Amino acid sequence: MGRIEYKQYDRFLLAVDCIIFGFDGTGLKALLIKRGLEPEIGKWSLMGGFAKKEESVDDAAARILLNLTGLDKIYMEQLHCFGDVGRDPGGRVVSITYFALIKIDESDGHKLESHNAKWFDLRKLPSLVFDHKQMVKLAKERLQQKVSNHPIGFELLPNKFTLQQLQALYEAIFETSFDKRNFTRKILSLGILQRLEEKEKESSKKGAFYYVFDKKKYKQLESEGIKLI
Amino acid sequence: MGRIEYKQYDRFLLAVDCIIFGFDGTGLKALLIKRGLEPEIGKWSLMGGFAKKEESVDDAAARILLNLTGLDKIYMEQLHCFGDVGRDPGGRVVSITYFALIKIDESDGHKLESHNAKWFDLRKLPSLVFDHKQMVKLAKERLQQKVSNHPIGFELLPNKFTLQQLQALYEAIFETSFDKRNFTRKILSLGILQRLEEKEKESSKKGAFYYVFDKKKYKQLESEGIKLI
DNA sequence: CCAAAAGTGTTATCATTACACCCATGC
DNA sequence: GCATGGGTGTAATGATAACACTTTTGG
Repeated sequence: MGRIEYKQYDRFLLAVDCIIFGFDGTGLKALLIKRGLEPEIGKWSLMGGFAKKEESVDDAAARILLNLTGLDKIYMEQLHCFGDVGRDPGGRVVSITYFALIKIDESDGHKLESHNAKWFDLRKLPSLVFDHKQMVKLAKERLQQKVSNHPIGFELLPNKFTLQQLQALYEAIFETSFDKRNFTRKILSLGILQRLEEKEKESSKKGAFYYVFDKKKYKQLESEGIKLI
Repeated sequence: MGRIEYKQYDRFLLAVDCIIFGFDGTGLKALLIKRGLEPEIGKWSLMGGFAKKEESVDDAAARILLNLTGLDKIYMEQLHCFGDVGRDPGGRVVSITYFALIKIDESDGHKLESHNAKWFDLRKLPSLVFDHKQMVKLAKERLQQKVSNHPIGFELLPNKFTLQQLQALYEAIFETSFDKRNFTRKILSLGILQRLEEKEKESSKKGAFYYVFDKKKYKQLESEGIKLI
């Protein structure tokens, strides 16, 4: 076997760090934990862990995410490999980052508590360990870029949502505001939303229709790509 | 030091593989080498190597690229981390891929020969080792996406070029054809091209003006992003 | 009856596409 | 003088952006 050929080369620790986004109706949020090991124990950090030899890096990311949130089959995408020499003072660790989109209310509160996890508004992040701030920044840019071309924003919303919630989400992601009429028209013209009879009546007297999205058309657009913003 | 904390975790070999794009006036090309070590020795492969402990992953990529092409300060961007368990039969190797854009005529012919490197048209690739075909595919998609929003295509052209060469490049990247008038208008409207007095007279009797690009405006657009295609 | 959010159309501007002829030159 | 690629403009269409009033209903 050729296995012997590789003996001479350096070996690295491989961390997987996850930027987990959520949306609570007001701002775009990231899920952070209190780091549980040295160095920098007790500081705020992205959820992460070390990859294991017998699993793929993608599987490691899924495992870490499941471990923290109790969620399986969530939207996740590899972001970037951070490989500077001194990035982790605890050792020569190369980190592969993933970003994930989850519905805040579906995550497992007990699991979150047991990791001392907390949602932070992206505009008010605490200071983070190592190069994690840079990771979050890159993830946010990538999210904006991705959302412009793919209808993945829905991954952050409850299954049924109002147009105003959807617009608030997009406004939070892009940190801007959109004209309600233009936004509604464009979104509806994609043909992936289905209006329910049911109305959300908490935030207004008139009530706003709930929408769900049509999974078939959604899948199609997700692969084809769209011009959304 | 916390270094001790990490002792228990698995360590990985880290490969860096480079998808090197070039353009020769006809088709988009990728630079491949004959693999020089087992397993799969003698098969076509991306240029790669193992990262070293005392260098960053980015530096490793730059080193590998310099080693093959003799070129420094070329356009390079991290692409993706390939981390499946069985991707390299020779061992548990995680590969970080980079894609690079070079001007074919500036690379060092002797270095290329000593690695048995050869340019292949992307539409006629030979079979490749491991998951390298997938890497090239992803790189091409990323290149298309990037070129749509950033004027990096110039990295593939000689310093001075004609509008027809530029159009041919874009047509090769997107595997389509554009209307000459519309293409010219859009490109010139970006304001990053400067026309020289000199003409290229080989491919026509009338001769076509050479253009160079304005580095200042280019840098500005590169960071801002543009709508190009 | 009124406050508060929901819902809905039109116009102007801009960007994109489609399309065809004259120009300059070397042979 | 003719064959070859170089260079240029306009009109139609579609997309985006700007803008304000009426509807509903709980209190």
